[in-house]
Amino acid sequence: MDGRRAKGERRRREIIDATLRVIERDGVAGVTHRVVAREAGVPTTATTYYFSSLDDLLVAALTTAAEDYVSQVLGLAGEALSTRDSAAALADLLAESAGPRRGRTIAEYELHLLAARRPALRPAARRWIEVMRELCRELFDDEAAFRALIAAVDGLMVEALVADEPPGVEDFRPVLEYLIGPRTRLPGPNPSGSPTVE
Amino acid sequence: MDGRRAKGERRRREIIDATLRVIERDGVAGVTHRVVAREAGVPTTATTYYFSSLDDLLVAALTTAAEDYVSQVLGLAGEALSTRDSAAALADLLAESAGPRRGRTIAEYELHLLAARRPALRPAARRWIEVMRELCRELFDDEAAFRALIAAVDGLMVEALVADEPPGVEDFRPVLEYLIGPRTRLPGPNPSGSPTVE
DNA sequence: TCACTACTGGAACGATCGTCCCACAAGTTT
DNA sequence: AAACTTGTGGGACGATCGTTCCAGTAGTGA
Repeated sequence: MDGRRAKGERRRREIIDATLRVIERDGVAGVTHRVVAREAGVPTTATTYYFSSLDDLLVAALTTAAEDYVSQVLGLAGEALSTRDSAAALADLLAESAGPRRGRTIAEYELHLLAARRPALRPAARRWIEVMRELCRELFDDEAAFRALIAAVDGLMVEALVADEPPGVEDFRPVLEYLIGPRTRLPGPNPSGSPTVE
Repeated sequence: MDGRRAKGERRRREIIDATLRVIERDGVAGVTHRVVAREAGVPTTATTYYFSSLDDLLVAALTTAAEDYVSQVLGLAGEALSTRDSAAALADLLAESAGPRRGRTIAEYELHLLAARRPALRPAARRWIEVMRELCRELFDDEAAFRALIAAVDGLMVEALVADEPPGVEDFRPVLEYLIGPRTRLPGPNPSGSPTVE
């Protein structure tokens, strides 16, 4: 075990965390070596030492953010989705993302858009969609049904971020109930391809 | 009629168009006075003459882009939606946005995210949602139903932009048919809040 | 014709950028 | 202890940034 490497890994992680705070505050555009270094309390050269280029730093930071979010959703929402009403749990998650965690949410969607331009970020960007699929798959018998739900969740968030006032649970819930249905599990085969209730 | 003003307005519009091309190519981060001026074929000071700051230029460019898109959607899609199968028409629109118009679509979603940080952009960002509402409202009797559709359209686009290969019409169509129903107009009152067919 | 306004475009300012260089400290291995 | 690897951090390079200044051109109204 090398004490130097351990300390290095710690510092590397601190730089990534600082980068995420900068993105939350100023957006991806605000990420520079100097700003990140100041935020992390390390000399400017530390960021270039651990990340060969600014692009590498961005990829690392946003990949980490995606992983953090995924594990959080898996922990919290996964539990909530299985024990509570699904639509209500999802509405809570959305309201939380649009309200208290708004800055972080904006940062995460900037990841999505950055991934559209930089292939290196795409696996990380897609991963949260896959996680949502895992979370929601068992709620649906129909492929189109949960693709619609997942897409709608993203769309509702994008919509919420440009609202003057962050929407609340009550704004999300009707749409989610419409997509999921008031009951946790939807009935079986549905030849028409449309959701039904009861 | 002042020939100078007319020429000025023309040049102003050329600068905006050049800005949009730069955004398509390099993203919002790539927009600088010098780059835009070079793209437009005007001296650097022209961009500062017509737009007091770089921020003003961004607001003007992205507002214009939103308006252009809105009028295009109103013209093309409005016609298609009324004369053809709605789901198919929307699927075409999405495939077009994710494929040939991919760069422009990315630019438009960067507008959305920028609007999350800058209130000046929010009206322009919200306008396209309102237009979609106008386009889709008559297809639905239920508020939640078309809110779900509009959100899903956004979500499908965000998802499509991080895919390695642009999805085609056949990828979008099942989801849209699920949300709209195979027929253009849905049946009347629907107490359960879920869409039904026939 | 002449003051006036709208527009043009070159030059330059200070600031900040990404990145490199290199001397040095700290920790590990032999 | 000596030789090494790994991490540290100050300083500086050239480039580019947003923005300002200002002399000059062209079109307009009196």
